Amino acid sequence: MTVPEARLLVVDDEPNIRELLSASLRFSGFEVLAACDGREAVQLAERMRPDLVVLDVMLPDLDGFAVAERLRSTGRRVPVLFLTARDGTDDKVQGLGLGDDYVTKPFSLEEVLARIRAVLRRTRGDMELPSRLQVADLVLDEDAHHVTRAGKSVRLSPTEFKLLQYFMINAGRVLSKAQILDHVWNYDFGGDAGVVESYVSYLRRKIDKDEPRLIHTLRGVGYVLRAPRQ
Amino acid sequence: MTVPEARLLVVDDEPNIRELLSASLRFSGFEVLAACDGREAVQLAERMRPDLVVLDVMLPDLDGFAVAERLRSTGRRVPVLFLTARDGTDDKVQGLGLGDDYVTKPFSLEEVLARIRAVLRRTRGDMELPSRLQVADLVLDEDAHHVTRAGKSVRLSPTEFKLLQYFMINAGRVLSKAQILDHVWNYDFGGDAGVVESYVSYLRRKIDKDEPRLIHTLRGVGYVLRAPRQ
DNA sequence: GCAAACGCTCAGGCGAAGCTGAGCTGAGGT
DNA sequence: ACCTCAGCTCAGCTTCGCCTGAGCGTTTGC
Repeated sequence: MTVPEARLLVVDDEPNIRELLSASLRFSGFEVLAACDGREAVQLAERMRPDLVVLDVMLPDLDGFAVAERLRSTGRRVPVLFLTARDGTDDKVQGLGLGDDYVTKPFSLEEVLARIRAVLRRTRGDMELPSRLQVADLVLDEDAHHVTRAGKSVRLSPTEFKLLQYFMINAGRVLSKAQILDHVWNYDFGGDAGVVESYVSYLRRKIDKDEPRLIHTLRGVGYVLRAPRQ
Repeated sequence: MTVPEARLLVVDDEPNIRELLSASLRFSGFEVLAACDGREAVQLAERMRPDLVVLDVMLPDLDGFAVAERLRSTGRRVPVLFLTARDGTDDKVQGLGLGDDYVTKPFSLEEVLARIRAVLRRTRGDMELPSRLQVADLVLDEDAHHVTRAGKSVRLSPTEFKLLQYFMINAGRVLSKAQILDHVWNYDFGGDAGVVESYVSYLRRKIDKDEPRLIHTLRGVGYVLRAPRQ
């Protein structure tokens, strides 16, 4: 899970989102710099040479695309992950260069993390970031967006997929419902933890109906995905 | 158990809780500052630069989230451990960045201490705060919420887990039933020490049924967890 | 040696936590 | 316009953990 030596630059003017992203990316093992406007972003990028820039398209001074433009003109090409509003503006996300990608707000942390991993895999050919996650006979391919259990292909809805992905990345670690809500659901989701129970139930039906059981409930604590111990 | 050079700021308007927390955190080796409202908290935090803030969400002047907001906007990011009521308000504790966490009132001291250790481990990458506790062949992993005795996995309920955790952190030290009640049970628990006997009994059945015995009764004094001497 | 205090264990009631089927809603496709 | 499907909520039912109290054993003090 830890990704050594990947330096990211996060650019967003809303402090909440900037801090949410920075903190959770740091926790995932990245080195993170943050900027709150376009000018600062360009300056920081030139000095620090990040491996990837997470860039809000709505900034107070420069348009996000303008920032991307300047980043590209500095010679070394930096891949960009755009953050866009869903309100139709996302049509404008064209001129994505090779290696660029975008995520619409409001996003979930897992969504952003998955895109970052994907971009880094493509641009660095980084084999330390496998696209294939495996626990026992359960296999999830992040690039192909495809899941098999015991060799048999399984169809999952987007939310089910993100939930399973989060479980597999944190295999063996206990995850509370609150944690799951924070990572898998969009940051503005107001509902309660009941929805997590529902989706765990769906997942179990689809991928965990026969032995060995992989998703375990720790009552009063949370859930954990792991191969059975002895 | 001692955590050198970690400075905490405790913010709560109820003097009882503020003093309970301050005293027990100091005893656990932290340097503790206390504030009783949001204004004071922000001021103190700016001057003293704590490593972590324990923050009640219900404050007379500012909402706890507003305080967290201001703390974050002062540049250096301080991790926050929120204290929330269980009355449904706890759904609101979202948009936690990693490095933040929350505990619902009424809490137990062990719960708060465990969360503080977990947050400091994450944010400082502090290896002096191991997540693995070990006494003889008994191993407890705080992150995985998992216990083994002689290599064999053991299933514990949340209360059993907290009790064992308290024993292991204080391995070799005699703990009275009153102490155990104060640390492992919620601060508003009205019951008597009989419940401690029950849970020690459960623990023994699950992790101490064969030699060498680790949990010892000191009649009229309390209990102690320790490996047999030489 | 006897009584009182202390400790251990078990059974059972109670309430909380978790599971899952049913159903509503809205988006997207036919 | 209709159908399908994903997301979410809700309510009932089940399971499980928590605590209490009683009965019994063990130790201590008189």
